[in-house]
Amino acid sequence: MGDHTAGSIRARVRAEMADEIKNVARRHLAADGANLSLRAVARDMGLVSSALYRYYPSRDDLLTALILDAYNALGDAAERADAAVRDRSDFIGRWSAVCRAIRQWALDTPHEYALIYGSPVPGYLAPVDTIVPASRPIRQLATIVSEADAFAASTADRPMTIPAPLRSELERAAEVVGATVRPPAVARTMVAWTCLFGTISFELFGRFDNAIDERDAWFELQITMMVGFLGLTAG
Amino acid sequence: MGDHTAGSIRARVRAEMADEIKNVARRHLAADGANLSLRAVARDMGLVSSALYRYYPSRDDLLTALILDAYNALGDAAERADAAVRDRSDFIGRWSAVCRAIRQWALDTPHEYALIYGSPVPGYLAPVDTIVPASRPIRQLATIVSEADAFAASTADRPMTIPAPLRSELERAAEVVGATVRPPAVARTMVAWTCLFGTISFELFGRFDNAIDERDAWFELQITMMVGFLGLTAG
DNA sequence: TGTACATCAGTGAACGCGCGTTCACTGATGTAC
DNA sequence: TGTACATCAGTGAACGCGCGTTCACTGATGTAC
Repeated sequence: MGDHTAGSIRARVRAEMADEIKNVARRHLAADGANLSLRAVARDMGLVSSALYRYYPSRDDLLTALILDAYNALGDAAERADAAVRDRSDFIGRWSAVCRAIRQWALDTPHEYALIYGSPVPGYLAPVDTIVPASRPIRQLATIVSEADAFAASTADRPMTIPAPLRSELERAAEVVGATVRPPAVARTMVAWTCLFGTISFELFGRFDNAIDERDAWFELQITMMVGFLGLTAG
Repeated sequence: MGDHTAGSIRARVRAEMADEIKNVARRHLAADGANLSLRAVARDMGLVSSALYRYYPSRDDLLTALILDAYNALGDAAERADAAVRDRSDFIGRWSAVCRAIRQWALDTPHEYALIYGSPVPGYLAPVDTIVPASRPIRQLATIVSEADAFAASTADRPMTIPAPLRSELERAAEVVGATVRPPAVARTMVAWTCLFGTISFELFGRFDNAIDERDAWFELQITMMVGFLGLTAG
């Protein structure tokens, strides 16, 4: 290769190495939860532990990289699922697709899910640049409800008694997420969101064990109930 | 004291010591999450670490004791809250009281909540005798819906399309929990339960930070929405 | 094209720390005669 | 009531392990003239 690409070769190898470290670290998350050990990762890669410091200045930085990746992977999955629904006014279909995609991502990569939605890692403080990626799933859900309301294809916005301070917080939250929707619809969307992540956590963390084996059927039923709760229509 | 109580004095001191160990361990949970360190607990008590082995055969046994206590404390809180409602046919009041009690317990002892409802502790397997205590809150909620249905004070039982295998699982779940309620009501109760713990987890694990500061008002609103979802009445 | 130099990935030893668990022991407290 | 013995809480040292991070280093790869 020519001189002008020489630097970028080194840079590419470096980037691949940084990625590979994350991949191995992800496998370790699966085994040990969030007690991620740099030394174990290095061992698995046939490296000496101090070599990792060429790529990540500390364990927390590696954790942050994994958390960011996880948020973005989940956000991508949610957005892709919505975008794949041809009929944009099929709000039930869009809502369901996003819910299924989020659950599927969680089932496929349970330890990354636990990393971002499980109990906080003791001593670890999430940096500010996780805030935006972290909001992508709720943003996607809110968008759907917002569009449904604009099409009068939802009853989520029907009046509700909400104390003034909370009402204005809900209004602000809708703005932040870019949804044009009034407080009652924000409230219902948040309940549905809570419910979605509640049920996924329960499923993953074993709370349905010895009770519900029909996990897929249960999830579909729950979607149906939430769609009813939001009053979405299929357009 | 007389001879006949001598043995029981030793036994009592022993029991108090075992309790004190749990208390100190609970304080440590607050600082380090589920990474509970026996040595740190012993240090805090002015003991040598091996002394703890007089009381708990291993770290996992101590964890189990803490988990059992947490489940039972939460179960007690839920049952007490329900029992304190004078008008037994005020099903909205009873449901709300139980929800509030559960949340309050979680806010008061967030690390015990995380211990039982957070991500599973890696390498720790909950023994079977946690199953019954763990089911006490949902049991209490199911009882209320069940009684409300018996009084025709709920619409949770209105028909719903449920695939046969899931339907029979829901029937069995209701039996296990001692509730006499048909699958649609079981399904709605489970959704409300999911939602309750979902929102508490979100609140505790920081998912509402920079979005909802009016936590109490939000929780009350959520109760109202869930009561509507279950179609409970105030009798 | 060939040589001198700079960059930088990876090494290996070390620091200082913490952990769960075991084991032979000391010494106080309770028990039996 | 007084003595001999058993119980058992707590000690202290040790085993063997793992961890994150630092630092001076080697040696290969790329860069500049």
